[in-house]
Amino acid sequence: MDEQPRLMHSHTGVGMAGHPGLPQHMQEGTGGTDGDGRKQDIGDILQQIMTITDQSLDEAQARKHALNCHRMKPALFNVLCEIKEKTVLSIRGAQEEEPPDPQLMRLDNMLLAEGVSGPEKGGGSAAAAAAAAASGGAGADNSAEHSDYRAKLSQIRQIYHTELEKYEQACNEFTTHVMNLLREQSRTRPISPKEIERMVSIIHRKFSSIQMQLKQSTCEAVMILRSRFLDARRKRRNFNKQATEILNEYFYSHLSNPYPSEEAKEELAKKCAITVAQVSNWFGNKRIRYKKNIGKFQEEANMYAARTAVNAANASSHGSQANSPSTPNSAGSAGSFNMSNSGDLFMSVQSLNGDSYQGAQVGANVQSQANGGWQDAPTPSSVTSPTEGPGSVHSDTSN
DNA sequence: CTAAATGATTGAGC
DNA sequence: GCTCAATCATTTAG
Repeated sequence: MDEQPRLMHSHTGVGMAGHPGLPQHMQEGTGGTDGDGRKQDIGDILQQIMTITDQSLDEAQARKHALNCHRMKPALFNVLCEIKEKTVLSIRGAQEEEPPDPQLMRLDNMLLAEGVSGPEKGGGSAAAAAAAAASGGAGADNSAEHSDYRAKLSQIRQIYHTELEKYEQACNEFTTHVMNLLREQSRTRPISPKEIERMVSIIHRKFSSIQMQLKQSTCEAVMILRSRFLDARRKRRNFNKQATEILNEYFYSHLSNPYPSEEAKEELAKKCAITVAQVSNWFGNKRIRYKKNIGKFQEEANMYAARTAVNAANASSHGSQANSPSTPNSAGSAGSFNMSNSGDLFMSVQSLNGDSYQGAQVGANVQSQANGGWQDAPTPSSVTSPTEGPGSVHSDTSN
């Protein structure tokens, strides 16, 4: 009995001498009746433990309780813990501390950069701005697209956070559950805190791999959204009416030389809330399409010419020399261009008055009198036969 | 749904 | 680097 306190307390002392992992009294083979009794006792206990699984639940429960209360239990338990710890440690040595997964880091970085995992608002708009910058857009015109993009992004973001929260909650729940289970079991089987810790880390690893999948699919969704957003921008979206009017006004009031200077392009771009490149595209398309089928555009030309004429008339009648915003050159110094501009106007207004003209004919008039050839080299015959140029030219609408 | 309209892209010429 | 010409891809009108 006098040994009992020593055994119960000295966890470290147990098994230090002689055979490791076995309490001293189990190694004292020389003991007398007392030693034999203890051996028998231990054998008995082990026997009970070994057979506990064969018993009914109630029986086992009772047995468990009895064993728990047994005086030898703490000592045995310590021994088992010690053995267990060694094996656990060896297991643990096998699995090294994993470094932070580079792929996970990449995903995290991307989610942060896209504003999905970052702070609430700033990230999203930053990403949108980045997307806008990447696409080289003017930013002002595609606010609708931006809001669309942002809405979708925040949708993704919301799903991501909901899922993440769910996973975290599930992880915590599961961890707590397992820990409780292990703690509960640690009363009957040797489970060291380290082992619990290890189990927790295993659970966390499992859940973080699930999280990684979530992050990955979120990243994919963002990529798809982004590419679609950028694609949509790159593809096409009709300019609004106002922008088209501004461009048309400039075009038809400069019919003789519809080549806006860089500054003019910039101004038009600003007015239409589009990019300079888009202005260039528009003029490129317009010139070519106008030239290909002047007749078709005649009505439009007359309309804009009339409008510009009215504007000019109003401006002059008011005495104020307010130049029409769409015709910055009209009051300028380039004499010849001014002359030709007036020619455009004059002819167009004329054709407007004589509305019974066939469009093509009027077009021919405008074209021929207003130097519609534009750039000298190409399309030499288009001036004289405005309906369809030389016979070789195929249909203008490429569908 | 189809055809026309239209913005963007591409390649050649200068 | 700009423009033209052809073409693509999408939107819009009927």
